[in-house]
Amino acid sequence: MLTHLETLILGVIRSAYCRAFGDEPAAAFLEIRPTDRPEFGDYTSNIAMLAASKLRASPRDIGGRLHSALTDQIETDPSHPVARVELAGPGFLNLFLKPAAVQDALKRILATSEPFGSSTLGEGKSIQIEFVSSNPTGPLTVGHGRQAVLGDVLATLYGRIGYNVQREYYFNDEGQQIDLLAESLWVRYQELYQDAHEIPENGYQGDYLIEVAEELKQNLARPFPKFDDDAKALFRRTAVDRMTHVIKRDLHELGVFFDRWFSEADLHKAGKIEQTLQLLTANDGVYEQEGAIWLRSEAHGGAKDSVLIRSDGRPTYLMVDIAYHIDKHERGFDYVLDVQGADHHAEQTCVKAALRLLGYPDGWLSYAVHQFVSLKEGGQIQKMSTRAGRFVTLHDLTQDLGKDVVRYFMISRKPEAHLDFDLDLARAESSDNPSTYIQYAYTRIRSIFRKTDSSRISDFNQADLSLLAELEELNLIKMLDQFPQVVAHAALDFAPHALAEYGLNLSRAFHAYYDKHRVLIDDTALQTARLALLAAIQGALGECLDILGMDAPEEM
RNA sequence: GCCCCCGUAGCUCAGUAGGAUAGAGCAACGGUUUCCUAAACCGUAGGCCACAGGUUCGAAUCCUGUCGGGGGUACCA
Repeated sequence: MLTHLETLILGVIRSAYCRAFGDEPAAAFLEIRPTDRPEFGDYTSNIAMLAASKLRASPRDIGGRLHSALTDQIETDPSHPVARVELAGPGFLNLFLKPAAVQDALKRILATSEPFGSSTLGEGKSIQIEFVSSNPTGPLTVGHGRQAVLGDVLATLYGRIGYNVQREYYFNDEGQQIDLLAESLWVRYQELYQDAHEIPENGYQGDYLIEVAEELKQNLARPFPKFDDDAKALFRRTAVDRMTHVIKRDLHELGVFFDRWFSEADLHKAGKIEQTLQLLTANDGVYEQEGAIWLRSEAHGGAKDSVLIRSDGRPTYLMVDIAYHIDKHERGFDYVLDVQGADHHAEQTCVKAALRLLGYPDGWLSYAVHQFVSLKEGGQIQKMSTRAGRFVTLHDLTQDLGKDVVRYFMISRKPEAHLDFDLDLARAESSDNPSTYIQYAYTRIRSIFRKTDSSRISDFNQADLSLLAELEELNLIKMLDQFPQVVAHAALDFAPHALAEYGLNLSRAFHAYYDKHRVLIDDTALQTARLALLAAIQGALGECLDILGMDAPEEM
């Protein structure tokens, strides 16, 4: 997605190319980028290098001809957006924009009624985003927290670029893991009656079940000497209800909500497993070996063939997962995005292989994969294990640091990199960390508007933006020009950290501007122009914070 | 063994179809407030972009290999 200024500059380059060579440039030649040095102008084009082999000329020669063609155009057209162009280095064309061209970009931003940064790239297509999907066997950990924030921010981002988004949580509320959970809870319960039993192998050791047991004791007030069918049903239901409740609370505290909670048990009840197996069989996707049924995964680009139906007749997780995705497809989503941890890699390739052999289009299902979170405290990395009861809960982390800090830390690194969450730093620097920094920039703007006569802020379309001639002002506008592109990139490339980065950079630029130039001044026209700029910055920062799920405080 | 991700300043990390002299934050050091919130700003210092080759006008970025970290390679979920 091109920004307004990029579109403008590319038009200029194309026009100069046509003039110089009497031919349209290849689309691949049309590439520009903002410069990182003022002496290189505002935007730079490398078209001379890219076109060298096709035109059979040296980049410097091509650049020279483009330079003179463009210079002609600039001199004959007083309204040309480019002030001047320089040929530099191996053949770069460095373009210096007229302030009016930059100011015009701000004018367009102020004139849009849509939330700033939004676009219609998605064309109203539907996308389902599934994330967290932790089974209700214990509280969420910090690892789940990263996925929760990642999925939630991606979902919001897709909404901003014009998709219809549904957030879904998939959970398993019956089966072997739940039986183990029920039995573990029963053991804890009996302990309250001095009736000692061992927590089953692979059971759940965490202390959190003791609390549940204590609650249960108050309601039931009698021991269950045997873990028989009645006890099993009771403890299973209690444990699942209680854990689901806890998970929803943990997510709620973090500001994460779902449109649908999808029960795996429903898939079984509806006969989806059998239907899916028939479908795969009919498409020659499975074979039998050693009494089990296997998926022909490798032949369709997946990891090595895996068991779908065990020799005892029970379906594997993969089998159910495939059925789940077929169900998603039947529900009519145009796209489906699963947010998952890196440990599911093999599984993902197998699901994709299954869908491929059923003839699903390749782009229908995407995975956003993230690496794990380590907590660092006192210089020590903590290894976590839910079953062994060694973990820091998301709940404790959120209570400790607050929603905004947790969300910012979780989202500020690219998903495919490991995240070292330094607890000491997050606490010690809490008054000075990036999330606060962005919020404070927003707050400063709000503060200025509170002090402003409201009649002056009613219509910025009347502001004389040509008064915004300071270097810092033009740079801020150029940054604002990029905002919709950043939002699109963050969504489509599964890179929400880019938005966090952008918010930080824009805040930095604003703070520096604030420090150097006053907004509330005697010069009414200039003040109005600056307020218009601030309104646009506030729009971008407010949207940044909103998408990241952070508060945009009026005061701090 | 094979597959996926990562390796950039002391620490945590950005670096956008390969672009000109590699950037932030934190930590360190030194400055800034009669003025819109100093939760801020300005400056100094800090680097063989893990290593070795290759591709080309040009590589942190692409390819190959090596080393290091994480994950996967279950009739677990």
